[in-house]
Amino acid sequence: MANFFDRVYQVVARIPRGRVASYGQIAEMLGHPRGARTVGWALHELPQGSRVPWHRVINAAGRISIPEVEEAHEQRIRLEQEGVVFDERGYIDMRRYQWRPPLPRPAEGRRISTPARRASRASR
DNA sequence: GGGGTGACTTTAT
DNA sequence: CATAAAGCCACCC
Repeated sequence: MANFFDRVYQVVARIPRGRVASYGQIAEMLGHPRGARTVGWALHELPQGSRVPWHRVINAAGRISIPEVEEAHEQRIRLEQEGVVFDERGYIDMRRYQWRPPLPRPAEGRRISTPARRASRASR
C-alpha cells in the first residue's frame, strides 16, 4: 500500500490550475484530520522538477507557508501565473480559490431528491 | 522502537 | 490582524 507521502502527492496532483488547498484540507481528505504538518513535510521532500503542483498548497489562513524566501517567491509567482490574486498583505481569498473536489458518485440505486428535481417531475 | 523534526492548525491574548 | 503556545503525526535513524 502506498505510504502517506505518496497519497499526499496523489491528492495534490488533482488540484486544478488556479485553485488552492490547505495542508489541513489535504490531510483531512486522506483521513488524517490532524496530519497537516506531515502533509507539509511530504511536499518539502518533493524532488526538484517534480510534476506535483506543490505550489497549490498553502496554509489555512490563506498565506504562503514556506520559510525559504526564494521558494516562497516562486510559489507566489506560479500562483499568480495561474490567475490567483494576492492582496497587499500577502493573503489569498480562500473563499474564492479554495479547491472543492467533486464528491464521489452516490452509490448505484440511490437517488438524491432535490426541490428542483421534484418540481421537474411534477410538471411532466 | 523511542525521540527528533517540521512548507500546520487552533486557541488565547 | 499578529504572535505564542500547545497539540499533532508520518518518517527516519
